[in-house]
Amino acid sequence: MKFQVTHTDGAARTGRLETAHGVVETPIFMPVGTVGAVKAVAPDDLRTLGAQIVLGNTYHLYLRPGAETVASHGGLQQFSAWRGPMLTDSGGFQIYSLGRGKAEGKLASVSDQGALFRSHIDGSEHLFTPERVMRIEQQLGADIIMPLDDVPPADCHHAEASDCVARSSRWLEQQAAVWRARLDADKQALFGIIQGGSFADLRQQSARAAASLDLPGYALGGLSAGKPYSPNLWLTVAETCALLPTDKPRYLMGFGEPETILEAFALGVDMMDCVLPTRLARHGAVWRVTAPAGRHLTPGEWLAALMADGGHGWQGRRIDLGQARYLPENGPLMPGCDCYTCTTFQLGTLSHYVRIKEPLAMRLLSVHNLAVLFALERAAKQAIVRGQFQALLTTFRQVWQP
RNA sequence: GUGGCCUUAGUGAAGUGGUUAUCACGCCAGUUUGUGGCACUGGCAGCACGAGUUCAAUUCUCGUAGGCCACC
Repeated sequence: MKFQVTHTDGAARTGRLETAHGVVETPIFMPVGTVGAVKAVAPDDLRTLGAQIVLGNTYHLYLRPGAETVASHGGLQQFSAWRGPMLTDSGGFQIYSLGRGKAEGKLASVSDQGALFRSHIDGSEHLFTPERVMRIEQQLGADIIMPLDDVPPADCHHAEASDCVARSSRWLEQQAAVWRARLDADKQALFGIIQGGSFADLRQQSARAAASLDLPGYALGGLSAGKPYSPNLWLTVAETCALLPTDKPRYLMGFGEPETILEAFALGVDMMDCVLPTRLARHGAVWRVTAPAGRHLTPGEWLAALMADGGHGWQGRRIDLGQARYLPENGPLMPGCDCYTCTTFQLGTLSHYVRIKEPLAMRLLSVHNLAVLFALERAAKQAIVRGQFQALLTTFRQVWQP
């Protein structure tokens, strides 16, 4: 894998990431396809939307259908029919989501040896050691692989965060050694993950240890687990980015709301992922940015128009399409959006689909939410190239209601 | 016309002589962030009407209205 920064604008930057399955123009948002499919969204939809790279999850794919099965289908890219660049998460997040983050019914526990999972499918036990995770991810065949790390809740205390840093660093060293010993290491880029919660000293310690391994890329982990929006989240992100090499891609794990991708890009983050656009969509919620009444927009024009207006009279927020109030609406969900959903269906129809739990609603709303993020992503790239990123960020902050 | 059964939230149901009448859908508000596959948490809203028995009736009795079934 190769990466080079192509333009910078303040801390924000554009870049070019060459993987075994294609080129990725950063900064990017990556849709999450945990089990080998972005839930409710077909690969054709993703291509039409302009997605560049898709995530998969080692833990889930290992349990079903099994890494060997995926390998026998020609790897995750072929298996999922996406065929473009892919990244697999390691299962480290599941130490949090199935274990640490739960008060009862824990399905994961951690020791220095690795993570012990109890399958949520049949209750069987599975030990994920650093070495084993590397082998599974090799079989899955993604272009970028994440190491097993120990993820604490974002609001954990210093002592717990410190333990997680120590363990994650040790595991990362072991995994880097396994990865480096491979003949095909250049086909799968191993990223290092920085832990440390919101503690500057721990983040620094974690970043130093990871950077010393000279890996192809680095990720900021543990910031989306549990209570994500601490007041100094962006300070933590900025400080951590500053600790990382400038010539390697930076991946902020687990964030992806419209305003958060711009905030992160502004600080020098190159890659992000999040389940929210697709999860919210499956539950009937969409992101929508709307012009003042009477402002006519053609499909694909909304961001240009927003900037031209300086944001005056515009408004952006999340809405719940299941509400009865949307049934009479006969215009598009979001005027100015060029996604399939907005150019094809009336808002009232979409509301009806959500209300009757028509499966099609999951696809249509997922497509729209992803379209909003990708529109912002493209606008960000363009603004960075032109040296106008700050204006984009400032304007969007004005109109977006978190 | 006669007999039987029924009427509880907007809808469909459960239940009880005694604090705050249960459930589902509905409506409203919220949560979700490296996905435990279509979720979760709150709030709103009700005993058909009238009379009687009783310390106390949504619950028991009678009547009225409406509904369902059977028979003539």
